[in-house]
Amino acid sequence: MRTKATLKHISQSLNLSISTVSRALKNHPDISDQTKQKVMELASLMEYEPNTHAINLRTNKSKTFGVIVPVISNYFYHSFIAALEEDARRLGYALIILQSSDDPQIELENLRICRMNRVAGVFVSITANTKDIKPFLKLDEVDIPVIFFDKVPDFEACNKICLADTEAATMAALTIIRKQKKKVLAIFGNEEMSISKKRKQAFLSVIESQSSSMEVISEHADNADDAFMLTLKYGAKTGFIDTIFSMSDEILTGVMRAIQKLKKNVPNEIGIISICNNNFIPRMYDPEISFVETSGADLGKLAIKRMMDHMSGKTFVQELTLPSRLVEGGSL
Amino acid sequence: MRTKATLKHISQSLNLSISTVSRALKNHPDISDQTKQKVMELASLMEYEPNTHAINLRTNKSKTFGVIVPVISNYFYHSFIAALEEDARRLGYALIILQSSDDPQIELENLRICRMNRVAGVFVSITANTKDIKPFLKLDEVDIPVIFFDKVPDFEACNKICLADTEAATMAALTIIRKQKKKVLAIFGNEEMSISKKRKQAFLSVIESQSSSMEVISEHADNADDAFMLTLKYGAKTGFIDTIFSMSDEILTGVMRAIQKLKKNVPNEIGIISICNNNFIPRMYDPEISFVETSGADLGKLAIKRMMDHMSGKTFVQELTLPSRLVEGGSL
DNA sequence: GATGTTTGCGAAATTGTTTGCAAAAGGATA
DNA sequence: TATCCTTTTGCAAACAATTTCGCAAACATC
Repeated sequence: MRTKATLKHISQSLNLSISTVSRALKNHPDISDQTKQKVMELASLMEYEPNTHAINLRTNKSKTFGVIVPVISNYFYHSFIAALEEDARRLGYALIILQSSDDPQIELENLRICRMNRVAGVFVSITANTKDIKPFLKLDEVDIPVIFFDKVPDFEACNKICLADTEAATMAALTIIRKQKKKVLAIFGNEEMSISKKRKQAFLSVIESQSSSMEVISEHADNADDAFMLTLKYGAKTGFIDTIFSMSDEILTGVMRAIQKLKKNVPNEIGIISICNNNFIPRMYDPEISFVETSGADLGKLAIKRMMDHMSGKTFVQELTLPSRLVEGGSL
Repeated sequence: MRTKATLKHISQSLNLSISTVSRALKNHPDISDQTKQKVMELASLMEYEPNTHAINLRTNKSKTFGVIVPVISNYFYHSFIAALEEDARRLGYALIILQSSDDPQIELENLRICRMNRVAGVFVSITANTKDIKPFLKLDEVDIPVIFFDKVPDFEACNKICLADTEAATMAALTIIRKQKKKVLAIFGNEEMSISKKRKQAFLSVIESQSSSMEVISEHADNADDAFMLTLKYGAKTGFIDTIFSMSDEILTGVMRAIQKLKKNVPNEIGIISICNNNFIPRMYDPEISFVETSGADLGKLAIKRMMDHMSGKTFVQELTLPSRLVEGGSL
């Protein structure tokens, strides 16, 4: 194994001091042009590359962001991560990805990894069971900004980037009202999750206040299979429901499998509308599913923008919300 | 901002030398039990955490793997990454994720990031246009092992972890023959990609050698929309084809959208079989789609195992192949 | 000729951890 | 008391890059 070139090697070869070489490579005005040229030539010949570890040690910072998510394999998070990575690389940062597997213990361990690596900042979507957010706030104390996204803590004063849960559910409800539907099956996610609560609350209150004639059956599904069963149960009787609202991509997949099993015609026999991360799942069916978009990719871009703002001194805490938009597909 | 505790701080507080503190924390036999206890107590009190950058500089290694993929947002890669992350964390390694966006230039830049970070190893799936793999081999020279996975270079002597492309396509073909189908539309991916070539070659040669009565229409689709159009084209005429074979998840989504549009009954009017990454997409339809599994998650586990073997001295180069298996879903 | 300014560069400190070697301290034995 | 261990600890170098301080010498100004 050939060892990598260092400033020292270059300086010895040229009979210069290390500092001179360093400055020459940075085009520092202190150094004469001839010296600069000599140094640069030799550096590229020796394939010199600065040692990140040495720089990190010296500056006590690294050009790296930590990203902690419950799971990577989820259409929302991976599009978030992909968008984040693109912008981060453009800005000269790399991403360390850590999964908590929805386990607060592992989450804590991941925070430790971020601290030890002195990352420049952390993006985190907390687990469903994270109670104590003090460990997160502690990072701020050692000058590592923390941006919460998607699943954010309830009360504390911290930086949050959220989807417009209320707005998205409201949009979906209004669309259903506009289409003059009368009997809706609304399927929400796990009853404990705050995102389910928010969306349910918004959805139902819109229906209640804006439409007197509509009936809503509201149910919860923990996964696609639950949604499949619920759809079968209510959809089996002809004409019992005329619309299904799904709160997420995952629920939508269960609903649509049941719709196919029941051989229901969409949108004539039954209308479908969902809240989705992007057009990936909605475009897998015919007709394409109408949905309210809450984009993971857009959230990623918003998150890194907030991070850069924060690092450049705009340190005030705030909660940002990503607007959503309706994409009509023909299923309602 | 409170500064983080260092060995120096601890040593000064206790009137010991830095080296004594260092060794005490590592439970080195040289240090007396009382000293060890004193040190450990203070260390935990001061919330001491070793500085990764200093360790990295000292050892010229980091407990980090680099992962370079064309895109993250892809059902194959993100399940690969998720599996890799789980095992890596268990072994004390973090993951730096880099997307090449299928651009060889960015890929090169990402390699540079890996070198500069002196990662412990690199997992890479090359872009469709990567011609020159010398830069990858160069990493090996500076003692950074490189494991190619999924999209691997053709010829060179390097570590490769591949899906069993030939086997998977063969399995699918044999299944179709077993079901005594007569007229098959086979849709493969982009014509230039080696994975398409391999699967096509295997599929066709099995059909040719094992079945005299079967007719195959072979087509290429660059994306889901292409597959949608092809399926519409050939599926419109009743009874013209009795089976569709899809080479990938993405193609399958296009095929199924068309099937729904044509209101074809699966499997009675038309049979479907696909090669898929996991059961995610196949389970979105009813009946569930029969598929040959080429699991990204399993490939991730295999890749990290190979990496660890390589790092512990089993340095011989080899090509490993992940076996595939048939999952019957009811669509054929 | 004295003083100030600029140019070009080097020495040394800094960052936190590890480690080989030296050495001190203490006890036991001759 | 001298010698020899053993146990325990400290010194100093090494890792690579950056940065501060400041030295000289050249040059300009009065």
